[in-house]
This record gives sequence, C-alpha cells and structure tokens, in this order.
Amino acid sequence: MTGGKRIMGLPSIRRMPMYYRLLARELEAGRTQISSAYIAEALGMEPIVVRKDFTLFGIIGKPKIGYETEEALQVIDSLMNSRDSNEAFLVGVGNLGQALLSYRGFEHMGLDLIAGFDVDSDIVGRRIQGREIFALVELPRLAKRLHVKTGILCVPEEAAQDCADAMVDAGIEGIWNFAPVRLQVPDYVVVQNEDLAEGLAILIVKLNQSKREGIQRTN
Amino acid sequence: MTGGKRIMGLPSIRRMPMYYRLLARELEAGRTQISSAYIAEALGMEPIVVRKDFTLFGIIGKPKIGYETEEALQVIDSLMNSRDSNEAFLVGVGNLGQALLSYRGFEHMGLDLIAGFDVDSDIVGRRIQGREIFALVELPRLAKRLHVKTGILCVPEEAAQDCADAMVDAGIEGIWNFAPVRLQVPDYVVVQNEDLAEGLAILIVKLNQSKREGIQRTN
DNA sequence: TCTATATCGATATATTAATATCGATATAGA
DNA sequence: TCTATATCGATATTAATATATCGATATAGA
Repeated sequence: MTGGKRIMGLPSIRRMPMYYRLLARELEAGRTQISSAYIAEALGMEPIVVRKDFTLFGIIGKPKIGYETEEALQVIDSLMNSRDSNEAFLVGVGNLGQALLSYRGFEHMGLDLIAGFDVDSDIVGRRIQGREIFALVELPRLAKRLHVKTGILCVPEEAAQDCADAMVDAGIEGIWNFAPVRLQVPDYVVVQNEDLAEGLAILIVKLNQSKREGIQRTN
Repeated sequence: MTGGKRIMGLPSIRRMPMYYRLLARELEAGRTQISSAYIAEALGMEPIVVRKDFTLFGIIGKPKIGYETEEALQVIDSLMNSRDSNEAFLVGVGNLGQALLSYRGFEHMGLDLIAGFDVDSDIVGRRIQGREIFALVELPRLAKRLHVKTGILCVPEEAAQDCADAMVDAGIEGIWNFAPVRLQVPDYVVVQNEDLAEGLAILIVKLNQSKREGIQRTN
C-alpha cells in the first residue's frame, strides 16, 4: 500500500451517499432540522451509527434538536467534492458504460462525466446523454488538454490492463475499475475496484442460509 | 432482523467471486495445485486471509503442497449454487438492466437470468442476449409458473417500492436491488442492496486524501 | 531411510467497527 | 424563572475482522 493512513473508516465513507440522498430529500421537503433517530429510522440503521459518522464527518448537532439538515448536507457534499473538480472520462462504452453515462445520480455526487472512449467504430462519434464518444486513441490528447484526472474503466477483462496503462500515461490518477482484474498501476494512482459479482454472491449465500433455516423450521 | 446468525462473515463471502475467477483461470492454465501465497500474490492480498477464508469455506489444503485447484473451485462454486436453482428475473430493462442482462460473468456464478420485465412498450417484446422482455404485468403469472424466486431490480427510484411489492406478491424471495431505496419487504424476503455511488464516494475521498498528501509532500 | 523445507491450520494478538451507557445541554412548557 | 425531556457526544464495551506466531506434516531430495 502507498501509505497514507485513513482519516475515517471505509464503512463511514460508504454511508455518505445514502446520507446525502436522504438529507437532500428531507431538506427539499422542508425539514430544516433532523435527528439521528429520524435518519436512522429512514435508512434502516441505528441512531448511534449516524451520530458517530456525523461526528467523524465534522457535523455538529445540538441537544434536543438534532442536526441542521442543510449544514449536514453541505458538509457531506464538500467531502465528496473538495477536489478542484471531479471531471471524469469513461473508457469502454459497452452496456455498462452506457448505463453509467446515463445514470443521473453521480452528478450531485461530484462526478462530471465529460466524455466516453471506445475502440468500436460503430459507437465512436455518437453521443450518449450529450456526451461525445471518442476513439480510444484520442484519450491521451484530450486528457492532457482538459486536465482530466479521473477515469471510469468498463472494458472487457482482456482489455482492462492495456486501457489502464493508457489512462495512466494520459495523466489519469484515479480509476474506478469495473473490470474483474487487479490492475497494475503506479503507486500514486488510486484504484477503486467495483465487482458486481460480490453483491450477487452475498445474495445467493443469504438465500441459501435463509432456505436452510426454512427447512429446519418446517421440519 | 429476521435472525439467523451468519455462518461466515460478509467479507469472506465478498471474496468468493474473486477466488472463483482466479481458480478457474489457473485450473484452465493447468495449475492443479495452488498455494495460499500464490493466490494472495495474484489477488493483491495476504496469504493468511486466503487460508482463513478457505478454512471457513471448508477447503482443506496440504502442508508443503497447498490446495487442489479443482476441489477449491468446486467448493466455492457449490457455495454459490447450492439452491435448487438461481433462476432470476430482471425488472427494469433500462441501461443498467440491459447491461446486467448482457453481462457474461454471472452465469458461472450460479445466476441464470431467464427474462426481463419492463413497462416501456418500446422495449417489451424485444430480446436481449436471447432473453425475452415481458410487460411488467406478466411478472406474477410467469414467476409463479416458472417458480422463479430471485429478482434483480433496476428501475428508477420512484418505481422501486411498487415493483418490489409486485415481486414479493409474485413469490420472489430474494431481491438484488440497484435502486437507491430502502425497500419495505416481509421478513422472509432477502434484499441485497447495491449502491453504485458507494464505490464512487470511496474513490473521491481517497483521491482527496491522496491529493492532500501530495501537497504536503511537495511543500 | 532420513532430513530439510514449504505450507497449512490452530491459537493468540491487534485493529477496526458496531453497540451500549450515561452525563451534558438546549429547548419547550409550566 | 424553573423543570422536564429530547438529543447529542464522550467514554466504555463488545463484536467482527485482520494479522501474527508457530507447531504439525507431507513431500522432495540426499
């Protein structure tokens, strides 16, 4: 590991988007103050986890009142936006890539997908949700010119490492990797691996357990 | 919670697909025996974690040798396949739904996506990767007739709860939920929530930290 | 056959995360 | 003004997870 001790735990970070969405919705609905109990109830969690997370995030509440919804929202927003920009390129405009390009809900999380890249000449030149799709060979030039530092990688397994290399060469420093491959990158590059199969594995194992219990119960 | 203590920890379950893919690849390549050190190296983790997981999975190795690749593969496969079947319906054939329908890589994980459902008449009747897309109203009838118990939910936020209700009515007992909504379901229904924004949040926070360190380093 | 060694797996420890307890405090209402 | 109470946040405890240590053992090679 490249060092750099974690300021807050990964579980807390994972919960940020969930908090964000709830707070935004509640503020919209006119709830200017909100308690940990209310948040926990809405999100199916324990109030104490909310309070611990918020303390960690630097959100300060008031006894008897709770938290200022807007302030909490802004703090979480700033934690997810504090870099100069979160402009990103998406590499690999297949089904998943298109889905990510079309997904509204990353924008308010600080991600600004400005273009897609692919090798498939059928798709190069098209626009998806207003974002132009360029040939992969254009990546270095455009990344450098636009100073884009973040890339989303959703190419097939076989192409992943080559694409990652190209991205790194182009100056990309953060890769959100959807290919089931452990990418080899320089130390300064941050990689976040996303493995859709993980969630599926959990569902299946849970179902197996639940079924086994069911059998025991009816025996 | 519905009770039912976990047999093995969630982190170990999450690592199963990763092990599975590596073992399949190595077996393919002719490596019939494999050590925890080798696996760890290939996956960027610690050997001791591999050994602990394998012990948990019930995979037994031999000193000086390691594990039988094929046996390990089969054990993990059986853990992810042991129900009667993992046939599933996909509800919401938008961009993400289409991506999931097209994704090869769930099949060998025990998931058999047999059909899609949507309300959009433009897409109903089409076929995606050989799977027919039906109108959502057909879900109860088909789920009951085919005894499908698993559903993948990738509809927009607003529609998620209604669709979940319909799925539960139709006899679905396991929902892989991609909508950023806490679904209200009966106790016996297992829900696995997938929040793509989580990974993004982690990437962004890591980048922020990495950048902050970078600034400190160059000062 | 015997010895050296790679590797597992059991036990112990450390780290991280979740949960519980409870005093402090800001507001609402008497 | 005073009191009751909801709620935070600090501290303590417990549980889960990751990591370390080391003895046991199966094989390779002398």
